[in-house]
Amino acid sequence: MKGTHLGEFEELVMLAVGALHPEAYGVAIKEEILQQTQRKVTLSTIHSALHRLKEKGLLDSHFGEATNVRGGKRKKYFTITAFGARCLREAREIRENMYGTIPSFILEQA
Amino acid sequence: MKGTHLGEFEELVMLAVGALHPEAYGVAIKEEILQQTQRKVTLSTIHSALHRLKEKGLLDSHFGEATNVRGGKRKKYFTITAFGARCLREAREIRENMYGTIPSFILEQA
DNA sequence: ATTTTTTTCTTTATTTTATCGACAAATAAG
DNA sequence: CTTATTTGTCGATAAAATAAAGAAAAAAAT
Repeated sequence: MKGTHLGEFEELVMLAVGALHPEAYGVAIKEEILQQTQRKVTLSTIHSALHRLKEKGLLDSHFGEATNVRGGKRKKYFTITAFGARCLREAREIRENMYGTIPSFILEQA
Repeated sequence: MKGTHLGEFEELVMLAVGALHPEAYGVAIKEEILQQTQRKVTLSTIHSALHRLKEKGLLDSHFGEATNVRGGKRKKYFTITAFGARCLREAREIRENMYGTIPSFILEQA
């Protein structure tokens, strides 16, 4: 791990984790992303991103208790760390800043 | 056409191209990204992204005339296509939407 | 109690992005 | 004509994105 910049999909996962707080786990994140972006990604896609983000220190995780629904395996919940929040804010600000410098007639092409 | 979603760096390049319009070429884009993000990437990094973006139909390019400065090799200028603009707008909107659904105390962690 | 089904997480592999280093082309300066 | 300078292209490697298959756990069915 060298670059501290979030990938496109990584950011999406971070956002879903934030939106679902404090109940963010694999399946729920997948649904959230589907709802918000219409993208149907597989669970393993989500999980590998979650794993990377945790290694980078942007996310934290802890296991929950097993629920009593069929197949109620214990869930792994994820939360955004302080460092993760900082990274998100920064990425957003820099980008929004750049959006601001683009002449509007360019962005508003058909 | 497979993934129609911009990578993290690809979006940055798109933004730089938009900001520099209509004088966006390799070296200028590199400088712009450095200025805006403090990231020092190499020219070839920029160029390979530009190449991908053109293949995807998000950018267009044309060669300019040689200038009369030392080493004034002809520049390859890039512009955002209508499709590219649409992709940018969409990516931005979806993401900003998600930012909006995150409880503020999470994003505002130290 | 054993098997089946459901839900979830893990491991392995493949494709796409990100990134760099070295090289080639063009041209003004000397 | 030779050199310094600006810009682009090629080829290689690392990291991220994604899919496919596997393994674990727990309730339900048998």
